[in-house]
Amino acid sequence: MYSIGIFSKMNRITIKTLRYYDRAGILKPAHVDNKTGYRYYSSAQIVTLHEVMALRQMGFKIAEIKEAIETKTVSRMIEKKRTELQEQSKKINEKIAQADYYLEKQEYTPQIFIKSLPQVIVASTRYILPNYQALFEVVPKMGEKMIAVGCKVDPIQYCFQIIHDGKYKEENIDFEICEAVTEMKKNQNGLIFKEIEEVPMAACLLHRGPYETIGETYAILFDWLAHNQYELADNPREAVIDGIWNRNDSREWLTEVQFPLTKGG
Amino acid sequence: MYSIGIFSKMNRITIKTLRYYDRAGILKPAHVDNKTGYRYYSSAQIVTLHEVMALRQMGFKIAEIKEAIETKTVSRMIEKKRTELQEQSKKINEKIAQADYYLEKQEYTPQIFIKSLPQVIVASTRYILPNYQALFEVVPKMGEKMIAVGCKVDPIQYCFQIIHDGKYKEENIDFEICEAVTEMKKNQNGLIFKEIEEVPMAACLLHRGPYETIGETYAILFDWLAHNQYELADNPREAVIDGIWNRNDSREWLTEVQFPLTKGG
DNA sequence: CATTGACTCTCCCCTAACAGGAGCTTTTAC
DNA sequence: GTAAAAGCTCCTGTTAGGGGAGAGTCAATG
Repeated sequence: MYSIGIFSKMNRITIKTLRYYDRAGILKPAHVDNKTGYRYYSSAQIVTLHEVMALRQMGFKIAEIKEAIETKTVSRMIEKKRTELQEQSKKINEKIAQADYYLEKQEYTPQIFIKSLPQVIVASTRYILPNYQALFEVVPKMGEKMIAVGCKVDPIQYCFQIIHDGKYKEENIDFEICEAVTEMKKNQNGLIFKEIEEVPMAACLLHRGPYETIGETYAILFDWLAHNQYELADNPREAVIDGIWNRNDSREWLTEVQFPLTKGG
Repeated sequence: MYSIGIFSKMNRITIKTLRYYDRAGILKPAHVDNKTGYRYYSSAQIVTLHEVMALRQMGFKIAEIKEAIETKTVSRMIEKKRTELQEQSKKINEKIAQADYYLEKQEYTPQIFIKSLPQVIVASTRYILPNYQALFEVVPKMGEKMIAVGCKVDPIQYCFQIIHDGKYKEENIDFEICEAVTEMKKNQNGLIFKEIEEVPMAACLLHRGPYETIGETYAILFDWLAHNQYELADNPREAVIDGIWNRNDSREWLTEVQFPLTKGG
């Protein structure tokens, strides 16, 4: 029998850990003095400890070790753990790719982030417009139509254009203007109502300033795409945040460019 | 200005997280009503949030983000984070290698684990012995000599043989018998005192039973070595735990075979 | 104007796997 | 016999929030 201190030194594990494993039920001492509470370990505990530590070093959680030992499904759980580890490995590699990207482009601070886009019901219209400027005529008209048919704008305030060309263009742009609303209606008055599905991943980058310079933001996102294993899953969107209606100075306008993604090879 | 609920939906982040970032000081709302405590966010906060989330998705901790932003050393911190991430990646790959190893060898439950071996002062003797059996003569004699010179055995109870052949042999084995003691003494009476350095990593596997079958344990460890990127850094040790002096039944003897390691290519 | 339902607030407890430390008891060594 | 060393339990802290209670606030409706 070994006292906890000797046992901890023999196995190069802390006393705290041994007590924790006792409480957790994965390594009970062979004997506990029921007057003093002192723990005493036998050689048999060394064997158990080896098993526990071997699993720990494969990345098993304490609860998983307990389950593996109690249900005797060690190898099945190792398979499961292997899958988990591979996912973790992938995620870390993605992070490294991000870091590499920003290290290469020293000029800008990291601002691209991946988020999901909500499922929404929208009122929409679609036009091929000569340029971005033309939006300032079309969008207010669409607003009037929406009022006319009694639409209620969703408080989420998600108003965006889908760029059906799939890339940045300066002329003859195929815009679908969408505005999140609270409920579906019949198509009328030129408005088309539809449900837009959730996008699980989209790379998002804010564009500050007028539309004239939005091409730069697209360029950054396409460049970013080329440096990652993501691929464009759908047409880009431009989510409108601040614009002419609430900011006089066009340098304060704010648009979020959103690239729906899938994981590529 | 956006209420916390709208802001959270716009950015697809939970209210809890926003409140946490407020407390953590990395994303303060533009305005807090000092009567009701309600948080209100402006468009400028969206920009900050993008920066925060971009760093978060690279694996930055909240405190690191705070530091990066406050000290304006973002790119230096990305470099540091990249190094960290690569270490994490290595560790995960090692775990995957372990899992693969055990999945291939379905017959035994995981029991090999890597630990450090302590720095110790030992009394030692070295002999080329005809076989393992001969240890049972030599070791007790060494014990007598130690008593004769007034050695105190270290309570850590680390008594082991170094196998200077570097591999398992059945005959003419080059043993160095070491016993941890509390203090250095002059070499005398055939005993050599030395300080043995700490070994940062050693693969350890318990051998149960008499020495006749210890070759199997060596075989497992060498096989394990071949499946990993570790390399043998020094001669193997056999740490004696239970033996003839406290167990009559040789099937209950317990020896830990320890392979000092370095990380190979 | 009152009500109702949605929204928001703070506060408290929970996570995993221990580490650090306080305050107390027990063992061990001289 | 005494003192040091070792052991015990209990409490707190770690990360990045999640879940929920109980209370206050806001906006729309009747």
